[in-house]
Amino acid sequence: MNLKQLASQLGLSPTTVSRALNGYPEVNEATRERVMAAAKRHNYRPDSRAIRLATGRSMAIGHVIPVATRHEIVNPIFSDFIAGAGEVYSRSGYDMLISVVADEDEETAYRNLRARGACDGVILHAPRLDDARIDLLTEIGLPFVVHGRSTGAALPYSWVDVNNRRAFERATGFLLDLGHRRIALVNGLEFMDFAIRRRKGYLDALAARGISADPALMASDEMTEARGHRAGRDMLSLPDPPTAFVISSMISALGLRRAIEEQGLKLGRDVSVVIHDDDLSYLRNGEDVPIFTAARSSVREAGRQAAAMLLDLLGAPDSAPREALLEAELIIGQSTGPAPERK
Amino acid sequence: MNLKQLASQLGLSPTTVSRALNGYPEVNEATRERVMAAAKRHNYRPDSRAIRLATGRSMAIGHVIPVATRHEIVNPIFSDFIAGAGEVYSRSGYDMLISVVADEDEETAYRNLRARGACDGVILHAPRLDDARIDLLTEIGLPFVVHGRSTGAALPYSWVDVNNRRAFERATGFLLDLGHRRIALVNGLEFMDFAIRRRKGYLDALAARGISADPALMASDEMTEARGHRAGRDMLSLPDPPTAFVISSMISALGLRRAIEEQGLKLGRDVSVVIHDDDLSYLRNGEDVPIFTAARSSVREAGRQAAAMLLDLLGAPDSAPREALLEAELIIGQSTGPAPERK
DNA sequence: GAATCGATTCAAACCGCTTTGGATAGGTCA
DNA sequence: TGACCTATCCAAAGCGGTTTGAATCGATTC
Repeated sequence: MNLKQLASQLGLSPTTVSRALNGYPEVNEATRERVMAAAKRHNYRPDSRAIRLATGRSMAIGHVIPVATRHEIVNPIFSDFIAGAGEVYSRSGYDMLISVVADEDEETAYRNLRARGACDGVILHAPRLDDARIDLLTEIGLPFVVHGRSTGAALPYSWVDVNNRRAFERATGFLLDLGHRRIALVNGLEFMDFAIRRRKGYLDALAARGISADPALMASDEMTEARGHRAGRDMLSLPDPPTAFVISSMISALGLRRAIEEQGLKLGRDVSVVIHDDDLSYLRNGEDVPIFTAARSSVREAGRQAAAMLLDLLGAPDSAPREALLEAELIIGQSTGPAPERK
Repeated sequence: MNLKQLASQLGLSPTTVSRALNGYPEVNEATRERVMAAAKRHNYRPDSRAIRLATGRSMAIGHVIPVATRHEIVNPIFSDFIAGAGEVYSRSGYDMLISVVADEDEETAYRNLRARGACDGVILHAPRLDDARIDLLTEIGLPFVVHGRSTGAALPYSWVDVNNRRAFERATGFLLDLGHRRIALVNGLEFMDFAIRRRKGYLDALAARGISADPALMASDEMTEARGHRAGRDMLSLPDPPTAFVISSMISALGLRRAIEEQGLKLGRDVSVVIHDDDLSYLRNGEDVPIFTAARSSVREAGRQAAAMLLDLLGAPDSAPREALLEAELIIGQSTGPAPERK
């Protein structure tokens, strides 16, 4: 059932039916109701291909997911972010387009999306220091919102980000308050912008107490269970091991916990751990009582906000870039306690 | 730059240019090369909206992701499956469309995709016992491939699945060979088809040795860290606790490990654990040596195969349903060992 | 009673591509 | 030489909507 058929059924022109369905004012209320009823009866849904061509809009938002050709890792926060953003798109009649590409093809992917008119805008994921994609998207004129920020970017852009610096400053400060002095940082890869900010927060907190950072207590790696385990094992076997850790993800913290227990130490008593908790739906930090003390900020909510911001932006083409800074909350769990007595 | 402009630049008709670019035979080779060169020079990409309308195909595959309104959980295997399927789509010029909907709206979502002509086919995720979506998709004539199977489905359909029954039969058999007799099953929700099959494999293995299953050793729940922990804690505090576990996911196994260690027991010595390992990229089961002994089968590979199968099907409309059964391999890790001496 | 107006409705153009059904020209065959 | 191919190219008709510009008509105004 298409528009023409529906119109002739009703004895109306396609024009009028189209207008009735799209809420234009110049159509008689009685007619509109008749049209609406008929559309519902026949379960009519306008062909999105036709709408897209006619309006020149795609009613779709793109997400380019680069897959590193070497280690083939998919960002674990991806599914929750998508879930949040997807909710918003569905409500607004937008489709979500995912483009999985080898990471060296990312630029081409954006250019293609633009040239093909496949989507009206994109969300930029996992920004790095001085991220070249921001310039690219600006240049080709594809509207976008960044999930995160890019330190050093010359051009203004819209973003939604967690206050990573503050979160790690508070986490570190909390451990300092508990009397810890040997505090380790197990960070993500430090060409990622979020990791840079987290490191800064950690260093700021130490500096505020006049404690100098020990490079041996700072690791930067992929946030996997195995790498968390390795970092924990290595640091705990130092001559002067840390009594506390600040660690960038729930997943690597599971590895860290494994390392702690392998050493015969007890989490929360011998060694304290504060994690950054993205509140992933499939990896909750405990049910009622949190397992780990954490700086928590929902990735799904970030997805919602980024999506909503982008749709807003599309509605107001040449408005100024928008920004949203989310604060993480520090929640106390069972993985932290006062610093053990010095031996 | 659109087709008409490109054509007039070249002094050709849009017809010829279109045919040249799409590899039709009735165009002079010299002309074709001239067209190709010009297209490349101007970085011409045909507007996908126009192609879709003109051909009646969407060149897109849909994935409907239901989000349970209550617990808001996203399937953790989702991102890896998507990554695998997405690779295949990209290579074949297809787009991937993700539709995030409240689970009670799933049926409507499929009907909409069909009516709007938004995609040419869909992948059906997380099938259940006698899944109604199979009938729906068949009825509305939207081509699909199921990731998994649906016990009890009346109609034939195409699917890609892991041999879950066999995997769990082997896992259980392996533990029996090690002398374990009190073997627990920590399963996923048993209205999910995969969980039904895993349970059957577990029971088959026990039955083959004349061991009767103990209901107290069989749990069925969501596959989260917390639930894995709870199941482990409960069972280990039974008067006659299990000496081994077969458990449905890496994530819940992390919770189980936590429960084991809380009891002062050692994984692989006091308690053996075999997991089902979906080989998720962000949650690898160790690096070189597996942490857990596991039945491993890559979800990403399943994604690739399901996507390829669907594209095949679209190319051969009324062919018979296709099926692909993947075998999991049993890999030996550090979480299993001979049954401890009976006290 | 003619001109004007607001409320409705419609015919036709258009979005950018594909595809059908010729048209043209040069070569081949009897 | 005339009929018949073959190779190559093109005009025009869709695809299914939206949108522009105009038509219709009863009511209102002067």
